[in-house]
Amino acid sequence: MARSSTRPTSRDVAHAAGVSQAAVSLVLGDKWRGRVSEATAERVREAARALDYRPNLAARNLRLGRTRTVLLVVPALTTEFFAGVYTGAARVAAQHGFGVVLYPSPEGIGPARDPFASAQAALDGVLASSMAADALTAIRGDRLPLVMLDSDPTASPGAATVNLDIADGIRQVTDHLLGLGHRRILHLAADVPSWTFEARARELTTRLTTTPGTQLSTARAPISIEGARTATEAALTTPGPRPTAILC
DNA sequence: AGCAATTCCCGAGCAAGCAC
DNA sequence: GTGCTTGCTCGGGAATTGCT
Repeated sequence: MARSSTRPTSRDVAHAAGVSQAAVSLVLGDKWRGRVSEATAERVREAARALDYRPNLAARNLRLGRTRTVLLVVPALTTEFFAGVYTGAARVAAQHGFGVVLYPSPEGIGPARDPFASAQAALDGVLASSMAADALTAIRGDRLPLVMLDSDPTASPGAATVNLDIADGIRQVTDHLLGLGHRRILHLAADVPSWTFEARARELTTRLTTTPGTQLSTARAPISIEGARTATEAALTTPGPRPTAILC
């Protein structure tokens, strides 16, 4: 081996197998069929096993100009929702040979700083949950592909968007409540300027104001049990007819 | 001595080309 | 045509060279 003090490289594997470094690259990259014999390929694999060879990712990234890494930007880690987003993203990414780096932006939903010296050099793409597209300018630049989850599709030019079917969800919820006879409904809304929350409130207002005899009130609270309890108590102790249903 | 410019190096992948 | 090698490439930092 050329440098016994460092981990083996593809050249070391090549030397051990009696082939060129290029042959090692072809075999271990599974691109050898038709260019390398089965016997030689097996010799290369055996040498790699014997040396406990693992590719140097830094060198691979340097050569290819790709890192097979995407950044998932979320505004906070305090909500379980984002844990689910990360788990799903990581699972699908792994199926495609990509890794996901989670970045809870210290700025919340505001303009996110680049967590690397140059994210464009370190990443192949950006996923963002519950952020605005223009808050990602510093990270994304004009080059990195961007997929937005839970974000206004009309304000994300050049980005793909994945959103919940909010209108249908609200339709099902309101149909259910109205079907049970409820007419005074309290919307316990998150005090966060998120596209999803705003779309939900808008859709709720639209549906209930077009249903005669209904009354919709809104209480805003931070996303926390304590905050929700305080806001709910305040709403329920307000003079006047109490709501018979709470939607949160 | 101090600075700028140039060369080398790292590891892996790929196109082109060689030997049979 | 098959099986394989050669030579080049990538970005950034270290080392070397050249010049004032």
